[in-house]
Amino acid sequence: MEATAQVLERSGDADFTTNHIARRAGFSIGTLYRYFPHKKAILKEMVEAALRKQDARIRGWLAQSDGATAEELIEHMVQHMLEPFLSRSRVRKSMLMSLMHESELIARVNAAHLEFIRLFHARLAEMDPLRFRKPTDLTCHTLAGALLGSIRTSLIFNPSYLQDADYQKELVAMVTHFVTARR
Amino acid sequence: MEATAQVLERSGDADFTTNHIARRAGFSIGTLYRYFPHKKAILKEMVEAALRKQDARIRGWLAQSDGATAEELIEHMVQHMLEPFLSRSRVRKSMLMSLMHESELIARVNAAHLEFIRLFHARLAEMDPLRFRKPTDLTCHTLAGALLGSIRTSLIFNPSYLQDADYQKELVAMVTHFVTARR
Amino acid sequence: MEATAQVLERSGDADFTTNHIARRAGFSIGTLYRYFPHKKAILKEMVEAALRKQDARIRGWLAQSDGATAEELIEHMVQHMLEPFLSRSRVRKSMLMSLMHESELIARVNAAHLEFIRLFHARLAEMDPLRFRKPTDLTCHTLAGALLGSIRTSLIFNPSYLQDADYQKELVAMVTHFVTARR
Amino acid sequence: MEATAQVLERSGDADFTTNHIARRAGFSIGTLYRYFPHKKAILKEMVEAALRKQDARIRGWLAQSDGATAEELIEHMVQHMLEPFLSRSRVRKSMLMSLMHESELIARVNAAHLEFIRLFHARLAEMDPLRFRKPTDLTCHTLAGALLGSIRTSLIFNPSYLQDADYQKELVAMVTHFVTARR
DNA sequence: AATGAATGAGTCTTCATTCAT
DNA sequence: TATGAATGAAGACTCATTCAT
Repeated sequence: MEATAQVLERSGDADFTTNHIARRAGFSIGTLYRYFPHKKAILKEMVEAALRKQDARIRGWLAQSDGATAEELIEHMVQHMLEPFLSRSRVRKSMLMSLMHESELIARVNAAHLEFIRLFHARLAEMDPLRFRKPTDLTCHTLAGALLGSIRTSLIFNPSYLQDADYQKELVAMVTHFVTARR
Repeated sequence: MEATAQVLERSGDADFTTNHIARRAGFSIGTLYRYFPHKKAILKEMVEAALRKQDARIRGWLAQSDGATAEELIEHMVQHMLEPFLSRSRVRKSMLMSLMHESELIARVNAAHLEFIRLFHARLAEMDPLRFRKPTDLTCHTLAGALLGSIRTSLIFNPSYLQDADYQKELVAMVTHFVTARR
Repeated sequence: MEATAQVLERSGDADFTTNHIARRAGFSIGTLYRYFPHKKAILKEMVEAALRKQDARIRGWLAQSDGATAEELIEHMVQHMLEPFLSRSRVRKSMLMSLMHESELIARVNAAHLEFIRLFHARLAEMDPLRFRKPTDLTCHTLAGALLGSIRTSLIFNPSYLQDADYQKELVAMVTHFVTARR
Repeated sequence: MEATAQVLERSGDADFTTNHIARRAGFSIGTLYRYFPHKKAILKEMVEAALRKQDARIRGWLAQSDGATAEELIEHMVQHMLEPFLSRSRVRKSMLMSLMHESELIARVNAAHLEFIRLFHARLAEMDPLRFRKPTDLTCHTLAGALLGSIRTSLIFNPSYLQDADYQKELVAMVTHFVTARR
């Protein structure tokens, strides 16, 4: 896993071949296949690991955030969506690109993100039904697409933005706009 | 060009091979290489054609929209960003996926979209500097990422949304939020 | 086809690999795949070609053998079963061995041989129902297995037998015994 | 040995890999290689064991069959040739197929069978030189090929025949025909 | 003596690209 | 100018065999 990350980090998705991964990781191609049945499984495992981690963090925070204000909640939502991309951004970028071949995986990731958004949105709506609108498929889908879309674009073209406080404020404002009830 | 579109439309990313394209176009692979030096050049030409068209349309509208209100302007901005994806969505989806391998192309597309957004945003700021904020790199980048990101996600997972009035309203509201001056 | 035969003739079934076949045949691996979709298809085509040829010869002879005696008929049956193995016996031997991996092909060949035997046996039974017994599945199967089994064994261990008049007489006697009515 | 048989029985030729065999046998691949220098050696040992068993049985019977009639002798010859295929026919079939790659082994088996046939034939010729002809290389080779060929074909395509009394009668008749002196 | 992780040569197959006709 | 047969580098994956522990 770590080795694959390094391969993606160094060579990008162009050299994301089984032989390269193995060689760069310092073991043989045969060994790689002791641990992963397919090339796809390598990518899948990286994706699943990242999602598991993110999922744990998000649910963990939600569980112990009873006193949090809506503002804090939203800030954390953005924080949690950004977080996987803050470190190792080259790896994330390559994963993103490699993902495009595997529609199942890309769907998997999308579904996970959608679910994260849904959780947050529902939580806000519960907190203050007057201030926040009820989450719908359309709302969540649009928000998820916009939030992750912007993050993705930053990852690829302006990775430095991801750490930028102003950028994060823009995202927070956008999310706030999305979840706020229309008058 | 048309043949390539048909190949992408029918077989998707999978059969996007030079031989397939040539055969579908009714000429030989050799002839294909008289007109395009690379496979990549085919994709690039499709992308450029689409961007040229979109560019012409956007500049055309901007040029003759002197009397338009800000609301109309924003609605048109969303309309113009959506438009290339409304027809032949399978082709667009496949192009999107094929694009991911060609970072130059993806950068080209992104730059074009960024420029479109910048044009619109500048126009709005000119119209009513109090109501709309001044476009900055950060602003435009974030908006472009969010808008196109949501559209891309819809294209892939909910193509029907693209035609949905409520979805379009969400986008318009989002863009409005983005361009509006913070108090 | 001819090239494949040569590969089998020279290297035996050990080097029956796509790369070897192509290289030995003097063209590239890519060219090989222009003509055959699978490795298996190469073998299949060789087998089918051989069976087609044998089938044509057998049916041809049967069609114009109205005046023939039973003895002549039997001699010809043996002749026709032997004939594919008389020339290029190394190729035949390698084909036989390569065949073992492809149970479909081996079944195909067996079925064809069974059918040849059935045709002959039926013809004899028609000619002289008293002297010859009626062909049954069991009879034909046993005869086919014995006749081809002996030929195969000779091909592998005593190819010179195949041309030997005494050997052929043994086969003729065996076949005669099989088709003759039990008293 | 037993494990190998089980692997062949369950998975057939396809999973006949050293790792599979070792795992099924309950020890490690390394241990397997302590006992067998090659994969081929495993197959060879299975073959040799089967031949030893058959050899013992045949010589045993011959040694204590002084009072037997020619008919009994022939029947037993057929019985003894059939016997290894009556149980575990899937194993035998797989062995047969795996054997095809190892010309040495296949030659070994053939030689053994030839020798069995020679023994029997010689015994008959001794018993009644007028009724039975003298065994020659040609005779024995042809008979061995025919007998085993038919059995092999049955094993692969009609395993039920192997137990069928009529089928066995056919074989007995065939053998009788072969050994009987030509008038 | 037993283990099993590691090895890597070798297999089939794809597809962008070239070039003689 | 058009053709399409030919090319071959490169990729995913298998499995007999080795060797440090």
